Amino acid sequence: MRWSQTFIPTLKETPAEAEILSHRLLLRAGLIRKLAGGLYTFLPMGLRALHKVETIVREEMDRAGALEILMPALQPPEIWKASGRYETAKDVLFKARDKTRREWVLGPTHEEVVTQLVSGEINSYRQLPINLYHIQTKFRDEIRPRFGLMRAREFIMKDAYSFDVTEESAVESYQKMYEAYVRIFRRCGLDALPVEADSGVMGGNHSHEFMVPAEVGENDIVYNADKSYAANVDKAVSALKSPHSPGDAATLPAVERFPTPGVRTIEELTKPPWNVPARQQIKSLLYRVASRLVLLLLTGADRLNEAKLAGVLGTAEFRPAEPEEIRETLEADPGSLGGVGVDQLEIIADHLLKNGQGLTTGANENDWHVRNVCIERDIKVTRWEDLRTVGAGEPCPVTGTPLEMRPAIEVGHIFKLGTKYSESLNAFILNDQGQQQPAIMGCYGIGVTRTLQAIIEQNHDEQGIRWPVSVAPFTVCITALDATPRCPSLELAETLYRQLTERQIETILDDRDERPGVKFNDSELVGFPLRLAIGPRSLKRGIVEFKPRDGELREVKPEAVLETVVSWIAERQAAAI
RNA sequence: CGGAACGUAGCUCAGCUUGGCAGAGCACCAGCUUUGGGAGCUGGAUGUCGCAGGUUCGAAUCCUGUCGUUCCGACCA
Repeated sequence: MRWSQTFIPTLKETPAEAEILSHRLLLRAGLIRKLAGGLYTFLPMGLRALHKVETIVREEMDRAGALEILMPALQPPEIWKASGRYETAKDVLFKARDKTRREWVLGPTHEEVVTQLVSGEINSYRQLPINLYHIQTKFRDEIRPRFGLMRAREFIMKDAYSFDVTEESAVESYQKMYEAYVRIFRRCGLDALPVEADSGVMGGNHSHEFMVPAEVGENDIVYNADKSYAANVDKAVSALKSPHSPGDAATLPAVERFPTPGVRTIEELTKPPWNVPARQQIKSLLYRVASRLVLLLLTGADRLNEAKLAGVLGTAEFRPAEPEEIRETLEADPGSLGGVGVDQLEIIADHLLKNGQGLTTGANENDWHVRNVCIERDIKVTRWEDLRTVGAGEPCPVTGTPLEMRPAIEVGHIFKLGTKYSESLNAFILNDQGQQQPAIMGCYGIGVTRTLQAIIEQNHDEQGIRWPVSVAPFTVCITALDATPRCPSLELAETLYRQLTERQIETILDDRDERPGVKFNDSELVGFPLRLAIGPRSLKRGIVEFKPRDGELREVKPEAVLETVVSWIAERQAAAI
């Protein structure tokens, strides 16, 4: 490809709309342009890179035995009603009406469609296992699209769905996808970490997310030094144990009220004159769950993890109680709440409070707290659960070494789904006993467009993108510093361009009539892995400048360029796999 | 959906406080010059000041509404 013949609208200045680096580079390097919020056009360089990622995904899915199909984006609402997600996912569903006023759904994902397909076509255990995937545009009515391709209204996803007869075979299908994902992200030049994940509203009980550590990540992940334990913070646990042991309640001092004028926070109570450490306080949170109220207790040093709470309650339909609800129920304002003497509410307490004694908590009366609380004796705890968010530095549940926490971008997610969709959409099969049973499903997603942006987020410098060879729009950029027709520099550039192209090496020839500075800057901004610069100065010395985007400049004789490039690429590819 | 900021040339932005000719740099077009790190000179083209309404002799500027964009929270690939 000749630069003068393609379309690479690079920007010298940063577009005002882009906040994070990878988004700015996508725009500045001329890879994408925005149509509207969360909607982007891929320009030639962006599309080439996107296709590279898709190809890697496709090759690894095929290698793992998955079968590529293509399902419609436009879907009948009936299947969404059958699965129940017409209601539960209504906030993200885009809907459209045709000219007869009939309603359609723009698919945010394809469990319903694929399950319906299988229910009609697969009847016997002999036809299983099967794993069907496609790479296709998804639509989600995101409340807040942002960060370019990171969270878009329309994006490209690879989604795969496995169907098995037995639990063991379902685990095998899951494992194959796990391994395929590890290979995919490694080949994309991404440092992606598989972490244990919360399975969320999708249902199911076993899931991993593939996370790319990045400052701009929207998730927090927790892991130990050798990464033998890694989990999403919504799922993570630590080896931190309650410091208390069962005491003899009879010998402990009784609960005592004491005045705390103006104190509304855990923080204030840790200061003089009270000096109560946060761990010795009980944090009391009132939550509205459907029609009832639930009191949640944690130590004052802990943060409630709402994802864990959803698991504990079996629903994501909850919210903190309103101040009026709190006052009606506990007769005090937030900041003065406590569980002592509460017997009309369900009380769920975090494990770290187990056997707690000598604790301090709100008295359910403004400006008063109570101390000497012995939790088993003084509070009617209904259930003990894990409600807290793990903190950095706590001991790893596996190795006991300190845990680290970092933000990360979720590029892939694999679930064991179970039979939720096969039951609601009738994907029943006959097993080898001749009995009907629902297929056991798994689903496996990769945000292809998000992966592309994550690659940029992880591979850039002040000058621009540094594409890994595997996903670069072009591998080699030949920069002709003098592009006057038929001048020696351009002649040599043309020769090298022909040679490289004949060897199937993807090469772009910068033949524009631009000053050298413009060409150097553009090639670095767009980020081609290897640049060959030819100009009167190098020509006079009989060399070509060989400059890897992330390496030192070398001087190579024109006749040796082809072999040098070939072996450099081979080295890079070997290192990447 | 709640909170905040912003909307002026293709891009980045000034002008708005205190109402009075629509601006700069970059990009673009023509010519000359220049040619190893985003050149210089001369000339040129470029606007529904987001939109609608109001106040006013007069509105980019003040007021109201509305739409859009971005950021912070709840969702997720």
